[in-house]
Amino acid sequence: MDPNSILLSPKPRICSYLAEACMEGERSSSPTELGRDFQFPWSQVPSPADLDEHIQAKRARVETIVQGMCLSPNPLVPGSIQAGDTPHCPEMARERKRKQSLPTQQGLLMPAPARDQGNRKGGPRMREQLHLLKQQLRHLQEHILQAAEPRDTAQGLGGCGKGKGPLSAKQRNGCGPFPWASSSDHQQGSSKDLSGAEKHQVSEAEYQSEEPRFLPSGAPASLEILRKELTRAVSWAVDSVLQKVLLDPPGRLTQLGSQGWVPESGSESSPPVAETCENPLALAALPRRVQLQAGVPIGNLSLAKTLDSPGYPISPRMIPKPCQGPPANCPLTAPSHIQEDQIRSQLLGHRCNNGHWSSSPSQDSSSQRQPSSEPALQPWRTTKLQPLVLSQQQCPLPFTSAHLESLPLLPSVKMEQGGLHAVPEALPFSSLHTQEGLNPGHLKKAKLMFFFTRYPSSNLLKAYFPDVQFNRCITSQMIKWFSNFREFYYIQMEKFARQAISDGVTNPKMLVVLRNSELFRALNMHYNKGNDFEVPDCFLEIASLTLQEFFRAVSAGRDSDPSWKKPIYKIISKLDSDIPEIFKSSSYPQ
DNA sequence: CCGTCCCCTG
DNA sequence: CAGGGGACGG
Repeated sequence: MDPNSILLSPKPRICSYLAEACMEGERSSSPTELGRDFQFPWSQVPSPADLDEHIQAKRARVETIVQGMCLSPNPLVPGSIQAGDTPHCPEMARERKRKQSLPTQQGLLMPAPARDQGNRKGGPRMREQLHLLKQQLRHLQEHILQAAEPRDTAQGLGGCGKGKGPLSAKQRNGCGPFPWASSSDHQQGSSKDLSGAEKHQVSEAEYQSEEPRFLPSGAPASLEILRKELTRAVSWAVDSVLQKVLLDPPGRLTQLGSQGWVPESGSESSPPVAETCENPLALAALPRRVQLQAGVPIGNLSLAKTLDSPGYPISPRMIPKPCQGPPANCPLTAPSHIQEDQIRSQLLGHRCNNGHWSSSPSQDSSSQRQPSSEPALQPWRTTKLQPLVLSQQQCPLPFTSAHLESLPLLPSVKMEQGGLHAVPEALPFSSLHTQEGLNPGHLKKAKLMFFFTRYPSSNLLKAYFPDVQFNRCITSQMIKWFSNFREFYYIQMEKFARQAISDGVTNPKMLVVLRNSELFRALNMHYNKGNDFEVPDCFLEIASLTLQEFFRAVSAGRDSDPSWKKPIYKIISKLDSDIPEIFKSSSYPQ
């Protein structure tokens, strides 16, 4: 198989993952960074002349890194697996009564079954990809080791080959409850991840090692960080290949087709349908699959122009190149510049589509179709205010500048922006890419995710917060967030349902949450304060249904039962939607 | 008994 | 939004 075919895969396949990669590339490719004469370790076999003094210092560290990487049974972040790695967590006191069964799995951010499944699906093709990847890895290691010392080469290669297995699970998607639901659009074209991520990661390692004077020589903490960076780069590479191979369109479609899922689940082939909205009451009876896909707006507009907007500066150099100057037999040889541009334009063209900021026909029509299809519908508590949504025609940047400022930078961003000066100082004190705690950005993201899922599982959260190093404390904190979100949500629902009753409404079908309604405003204010995210239609549908359920329960006097809300919770809990793939980016919604 | 969720409180 | 107590299902 020609590996290049992946890179050159037909345009429609390139979407969110490439968008992610693009954003990664942007983050990692600040002009200052790329302005340096950086080269990949494998891009040039070091000549003896290169091995001068400053390399000597570097070589020792790199060697240690590679050794550590190869010898470590779990290449993941060191110390990430210990159950008690959050001593400051207040919940630990309560934790003592719980069984310590989870920690062993903490390192694997992906359920084992999913990986197994992937292996089966991949077949020979995946194996080949893995093989090629190993080759690439070997080249990298060889060059590093050549620059350092040749003695541990054999050992290192063996160890590293095994180590990447578990790692690959981390970044991969497919954890969702309906992995087959995503259109091929969402699954393809991650090839850029490879180069982008590697460039990104490796360059960091390079810079770190180029500033040895700030590092205590041989400081274990620093070396751990460096090792982690290298490991991550490798894992990203593996992930990219796995993703491409596992989600191979023909194979997948065939398989799905035999299961009969294609027509309903393919968001690409079947645009969001409005029918499910016409009778909100019918939602509960519909299969979850159908409702959700129907509700999730899939932007189809090509808004490529937004890509050139100032907020996302993209220079040709910033586009991740699959393997820059690799050995001749590198399996992922860089495409020509033409191909690169092609990919880039595709990337850009899709950038808006999954963010829900773009103008979407289904959404524009949704707020109007309901009244027309059922004139009796009463947008509950409509106010004179126009919908709070931004003027969608302009396809604004995902977040306003004000919002960008308010969001704390994720660690990885901090590191890159900090450049050479900040990095050495920060190294010993913080883990840089896996967040130990949750920051306001995570909270913001969680709130947006609430529009799609009210009852996320811990596995789902892990899949959508790849930059968070989950432990029981973090997990329960995030679960608690959603519990709080629900609390507010249900309180609002009950409030407005009672208000409707007192206003004389008798038909629950008249209660529909529209974008210009008071209820929507309240919800939007809570979960989407900056109003920089376009609330998906599916959420409005769920909200309408919830409102109606509360209305009926109160109308029927069921609220005298102390647990009268429980049945409602049960219904709503089954209506979680699939979260857009873009949310899996650790940098999202930045 | 454990984990989860709800509810109340600050 | 976090803490903590209580109820509930497996």
